[in-house]
Amino acid sequence: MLRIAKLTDYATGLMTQMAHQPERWVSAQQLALELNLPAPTVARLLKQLGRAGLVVSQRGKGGGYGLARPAREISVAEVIAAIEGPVALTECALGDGRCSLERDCATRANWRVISQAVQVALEAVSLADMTAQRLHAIQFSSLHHQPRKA
Amino acid sequence: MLRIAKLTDYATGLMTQMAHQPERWVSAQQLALELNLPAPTVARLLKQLGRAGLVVSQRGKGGGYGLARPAREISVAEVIAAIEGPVALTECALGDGRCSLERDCATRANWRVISQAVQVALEAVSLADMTAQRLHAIQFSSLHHQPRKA
DNA sequence: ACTAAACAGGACTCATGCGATCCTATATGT
DNA sequence: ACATATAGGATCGCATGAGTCCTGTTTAGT
Repeated sequence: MLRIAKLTDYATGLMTQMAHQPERWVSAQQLALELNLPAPTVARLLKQLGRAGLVVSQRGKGGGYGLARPAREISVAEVIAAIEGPVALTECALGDGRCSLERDCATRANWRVISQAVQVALEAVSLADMTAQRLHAIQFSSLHHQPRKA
Repeated sequence: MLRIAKLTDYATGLMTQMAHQPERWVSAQQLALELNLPAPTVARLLKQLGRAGLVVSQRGKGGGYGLARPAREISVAEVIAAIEGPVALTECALGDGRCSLERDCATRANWRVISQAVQVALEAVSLADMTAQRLHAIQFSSLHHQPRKA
């Protein structure tokens, strides 16, 4: 179905929830309660998001997590990348070369272009947009149109 | 990584390969040889593509498969949908209601918008584009801008 | 100083679903 | 009639996603 992993869905939920709350620190347990998600899983996700630099943490009593940047400056694409790695619709779009049909790899190049288009679509949506409740249609006006004239 | 299933990748390979060959009928085994893929898997995929109406088949000696429509009129999105079902980045984007975080489902609505954007990006690429070898950047000029003013 | 709260990191288990195969039935050209 | 194809379904194994747990480390408050 071309779907993101459930954990990634959770992660965007966590990020969106934090974007709602301006309070500096929210504990993992608190977020788990608010979103009705298993606490250990939430903890694990927040650690991953921390390593990716999307959230900052404060240890000890009264500590917790918070967005590392304003919600406006964090895209859905970044959250997905933090949990699942870079967007690459096909395996060989990464360029590992572990592709069984090396034969005609104009196909590979084309997949890379398609992946990038999807990436751009996901970059166009910020956490602030997710909280805004009124996301109509994605504006592609902000596309990084770089039609390299090879 | 937000990737399509390997079988879907195979399927687009098969379709692209058929787009290359103008001959009316190509057997499943022939395609398996050409793309270096396991024959039973290729057979299964072609059956699925047939049920989806993307390829037509001819039984018996000298039979095989062929594109149901000109390559120009078959999009990558259709091939993906034939194998994986409709594009829906998150589970609840389908609207099944089996979503554990029903709470704040402005999020759900937003995911649906994002999914549609991805869908549009995939619809913009045809099999003919895949064979054309020179897919630069995807043009979003053909967007179905329908900002429903709810 | 001591204790409780909270994050950090990793190992481990379990289930889902993808990927691959096989078998039988049906159609068609020689 | 026979060889060559597809049609459809059932089955099987395994990779990976998803969830849990354990052990450390840091910090605030008393």
